[in-house]
Amino acid sequence: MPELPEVETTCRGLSPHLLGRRVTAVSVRKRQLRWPIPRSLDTHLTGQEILSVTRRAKYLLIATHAGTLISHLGMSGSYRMVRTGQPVLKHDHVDITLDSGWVLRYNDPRRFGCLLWTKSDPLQHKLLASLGPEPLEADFHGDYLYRTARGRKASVKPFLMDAHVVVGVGNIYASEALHRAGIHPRRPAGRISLARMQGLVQKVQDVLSEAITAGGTTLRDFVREDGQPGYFAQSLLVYGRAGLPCRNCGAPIRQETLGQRSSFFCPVCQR
DNA sequence: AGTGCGGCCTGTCCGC
DNA sequence: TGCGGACAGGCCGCAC
Repeated sequence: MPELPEVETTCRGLSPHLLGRRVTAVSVRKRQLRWPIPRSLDTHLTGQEILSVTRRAKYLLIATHAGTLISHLGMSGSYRMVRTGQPVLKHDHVDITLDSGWVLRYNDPRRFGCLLWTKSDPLQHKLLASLGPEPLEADFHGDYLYRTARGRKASVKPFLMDAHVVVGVGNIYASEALHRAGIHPRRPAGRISLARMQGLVQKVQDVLSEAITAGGTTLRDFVREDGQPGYFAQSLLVYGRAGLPCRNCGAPIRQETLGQRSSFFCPVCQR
């Protein structure tokens, strides 16, 4: 399931294939994703030159003079570059054909992803306008997280996963960062000291950076743009390890549902 | 304003 | 072996 490292990896991988290329055709086989793919995407993207490929939170932004394609991979979405005429596989919903003879192909079994089109500044789009800071940029720091948490009674894990607080920290990396920081996922966000928040920020940045370096986590069905799976999953310390010994202290890792998400933690190391 | 939950959707896994 | 059902998961949008 694509988290921020996967989207970053996708962005970096796609960029050299797309930059400066012109879109010669847009073919939509299945329009019904999280939201229907608007017809305006087909009509306005076709013929356009791709000016930039960037990421904001887990959204991929492909910009042209006419507007910007805003895409989210949801749970199971992936982009890959294929040659024109390559056989269409199950769940290959969209083809964006380029003048290079390559096709940017979107595949999404669970269809929680989206492809949207905006003519104006994508950062002002409803979905992007009120997002929190990027986790790996300078405005995400201990002071910020501490201040934002004042008065919050919610558990720190859902707090950390709230995109209005900080973007790009999904279920896997929230569990991992909290374990590294020694903070119990159920601890109220407003009851964590500044020093521990500073530690937490550092661990969030560590775990995300490491995952980006490794090329993104693959749990089930994420495939990088070149078709090679990422390999960060092997270094997860708690996620998916219910009942297995904590790699730090040996106590069995607990799995509990928190905010409708399964959470993994060590009851001894995390307080 | 903050919090919690329903719903979207399919592949995988488990038990019978 | 085949089948049904539970489960997972990002995140919007709604209700309180």
